[in-house]
This record gives sequence, structure tokens and C-alpha cells, in this order.
Amino acid sequence: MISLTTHPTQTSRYGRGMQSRTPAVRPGRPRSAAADTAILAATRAALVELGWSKLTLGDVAARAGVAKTTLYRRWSGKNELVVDAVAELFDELELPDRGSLTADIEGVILQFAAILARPEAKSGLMAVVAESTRDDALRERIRASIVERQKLLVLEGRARAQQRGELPGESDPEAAARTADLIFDVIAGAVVHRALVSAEPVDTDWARAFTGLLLNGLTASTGHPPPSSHQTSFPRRTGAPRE
Amino acid sequence: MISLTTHPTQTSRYGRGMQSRTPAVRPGRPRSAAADTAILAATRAALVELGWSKLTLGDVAARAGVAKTTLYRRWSGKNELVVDAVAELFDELELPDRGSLTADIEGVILQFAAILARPEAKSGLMAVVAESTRDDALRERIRASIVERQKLLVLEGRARAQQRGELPGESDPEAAARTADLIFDVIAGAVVHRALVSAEPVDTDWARAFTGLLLNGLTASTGHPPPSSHQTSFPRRTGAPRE
DNA sequence: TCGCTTTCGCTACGAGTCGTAGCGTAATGC
DNA sequence: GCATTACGCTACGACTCGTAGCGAAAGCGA
Repeated sequence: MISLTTHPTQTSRYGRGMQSRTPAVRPGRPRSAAADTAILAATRAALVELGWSKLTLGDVAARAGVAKTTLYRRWSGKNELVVDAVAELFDELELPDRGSLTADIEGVILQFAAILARPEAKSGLMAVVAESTRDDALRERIRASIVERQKLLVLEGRARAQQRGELPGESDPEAAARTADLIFDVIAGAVVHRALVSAEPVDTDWARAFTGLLLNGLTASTGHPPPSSHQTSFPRRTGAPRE
Repeated sequence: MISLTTHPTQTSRYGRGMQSRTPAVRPGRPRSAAADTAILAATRAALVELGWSKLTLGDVAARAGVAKTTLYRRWSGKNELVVDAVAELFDELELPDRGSLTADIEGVILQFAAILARPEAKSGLMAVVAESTRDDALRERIRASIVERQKLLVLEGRARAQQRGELPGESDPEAAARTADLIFDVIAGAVVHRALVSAEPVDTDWARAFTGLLLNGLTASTGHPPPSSHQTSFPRRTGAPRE
């Protein structure tokens, strides 16, 4: 929660975390931080009720109890506003140590899917990504506030797996970075495609099958689902399997 | 090429290939098939120049040399029009036999990426997918005219690989279908994510690395260096197609 | 308490888009 | 000829956009 009416906001216009070194205190009336949270919440509510295309800034302003001009003073348009509103949904994304690489991957898949299942994320995220194909500044905003945090989970999970001895250490740092980018695109892309394009649920069964594919590959585990135990061809799972 | 002015179009409004058994010939003046192709081409041109958000139906009509009302008589709105316009881009998608599963996968990845690299596909496809999260009819239209054709390639590639002995035959048809859906989401999702979210090129290097991951899994081949160096605690089922 | 500065709420505005209605005309089949 | 449908064109109300201008409010320092 942001402290209320104490310090100026100035995170919204300049893009989450950018925190460009502007003078800490400016003369004049400070911007209401409460208005920021109200606007972003109103934006998500409007996304749920109306979806991206029918969402208007006038409507958002009315929901937030704020003048339309105030909205335009803080965000340059619909795209930037929705990015910030959706980005807050990803604050809950984290990677608790579940004891094994398999469990960690399954966990992050399900967490990511849980966010994507929310209607305000569905309709908002894809729309701004679509817009970002013609707007470099918007893409950078998305990358900094949403994508980068997801990628960090991949790096964290790999480091943890290497520490456990489940994955070999990396000799070439450049190749390691490429591999991490690849893994990230595969995981995030597959989950998004399953949830939004195929429009089928990302449940534990799917997450388990996907994780098996990711670790063992096609040639090993095609069409041999676990007989009755929910264990794949993997020999061991160290951590306690979340009851 | 569609034959010109001979038979009524009636594919556009009812969705590519649906071909509902309407009376083959209706009384009155038939719809101009030439207008259809002109409108769809104009839509793609407008997507390139303006992008999704700034594309207006009035502009498309003007480009196509057609009255705006004609456009509304054939398509119910922007979404449906763009789906049909983008769907034609996927007509070139096919799966020539490249001799091995590895080569087939790499080939389809690069083909798919080549389509996604075109600006009219970039900005249009993601936008309609975003809209489809709140419009079941639109999602079905996308599925029938775009997604299903991609999925067929996966099935074809697997059948070919099984015939070569590169993949085991499927005993349970239901599990086989689930696996095919999984593979499809992984491939299509990863390519889309790489191209649109990460905004980095899908070149042969990336396609090769991705294919390697897909076939062998993470535990085997992370990175280019010799696979013999570090071995994990996991048993490796390699190479030979287990019957 | 008084200025100074910036934000806020409000109203109003021109510009642009939307989707539809109405009309006369063109193209097909009977 | 007839009936039926598609087409081009014009016009329209409704809506959204993004901005401008204004007076009031909320901070800070003297």
C-alpha cells in the first residue's frame, strides 16, 4: 500500500521503477497518491466489465471519482494506463522453494496461469502487447514493469536447480543468457497460448505434462502419462509435495 | 485466386470453410468476389500503415474503392474483418518433408516466424486474440480459420515422425490428442512470445536451440558445449527411438 | 499569515469515428 | 418484363477523444 498524501507519486508517468532522479520534493501541491491507486483499480474494474476495446478514459475517471483531465495529466493515453494497471497484478508473482526443479517449474506455471485467468489480465495484457508492436516506448514499459519480473523467476529457478545439482553449471555466460531467454519464451509463451488462444484451463495436469516435456523432451516422454502415480519418469522429488 | 464475379462469395460472413449448406444459388445480384479480395488486401495495407488501433473501417473502404456500407453488409465489425484478412496470410503455411523430425520442426518454426514477422500479422493477430477473450464467436472464428490449420501441421509432423520411427506409436488416442495439444501450445506460444513480447528475431539459431530443447529437454542439452561434460542426477534416455 | 507553485475538478469545445437509414441504381434469375 | 439482392452515395445522431481555460485547493518557505 502506498502511503497516503504524504509524498508525491511521480512513479506513474515515468514508469514503475524507473525512478529517474528528479528533485525529491517539488514546490506546489503534490499529486494525490490515493488518486493513483483509485485510478488503477478503476481501470481494472473497467477491464473486467467492458474489456479493452470498450474501455474509455472518461469512464475510468468517473469510476475513480476523478476528473478526466487528471487522468490525462498522469498518463499519456489508454495504453500506458492499462500497462500500469495490469502490472500490479504481477506483484504477487514469486518463486517459493518447492524443493525440486520440477516442483518449482510447476509452481511458477500455475502462478502465472492464475494471473492470466483473471479477466482484467486477459483482455488487457494481450491488447497492450498488440499495441506495443508499433510503439517502442510502450514495449519498453511493458518489458520493465511486467516481463522482466517474470524472467527473473527463470534465473532464480535455474540458480536454485544448479545449487541442488539438478542442472549443470554454466561455463559460457553468454550461452547461459541465451538459454534463459529461450526457457522464458517457452514457458511464458506456452502458458499464454494455452490460456488465451486455445482457451483451455492451465490446471495441474497440464502443468505436470508441460514440465515433463520441458525437462525430458519429446523423445522420452511422449504419450506415456504416469500409470497411476502422479510421478513422471523422474526418479525423485525431494520436497514435500504440497499437500 | 478466387474466380471473379461468377459465384457469390458468402465465405466471409460465415467464416472461412464453414460453408454452411445455404442454397447454392440465391436470387438477386450476387456479391462481388473482387470486392472481397480488395477489402481484405486494403485491410492488410491499413494494418501495415496504421496498426490495429488507428485502423478505421471508413479508411479501409476508401482504400478498397468500396462504399463503407458494403463493408458493414459483409462483416459485423473490425474484429471479424481483421481475422479474415490475417487468416489469408496463413495460407502459405505447409509442412514439406525435410527428412527428419528435427528438420521438420525447425522448418515449421521458421515458417510461422516468417508470417509473424510481417507487420500486418503482428499488430492484427494479437489484437483480435485479445478481443476474443470476451467474444466467444470471435474466438471460434479465429480457431477455425487460423489456429486449426497450425495444429494440423503438428499432427502431420508427428505422424511422419512415427512412420520414420523417430517417435513411439500412440496407444491411448486420448492421451495422444492431449500431447498434440501440448506440443502445439508450446511451439506456437514460444514463437509468438519470442517475436512479439521479447521482440527478438526468430532466426535459425534460435529455432535450432528451441528444437533441441523440445526434443531432448532441459536436463540434456542446456547450451552448445559438449553434452558429455556435466551430467545431472537424472538418467538420460537418449537418441534411439524406443520402440 | 502571505505569496508562490502545482494540482484538481469542472465545463466546454472541435475533430473524428461509429453504425445505420434511406434512396436510386446495377446485376442476376425467372 | 418481373422479383430480388447488392451496390454507391449521402446524411445523421451518438459517442469518444484530447485539449483549453478557469477558479479553488494543497502544499512549501518567508
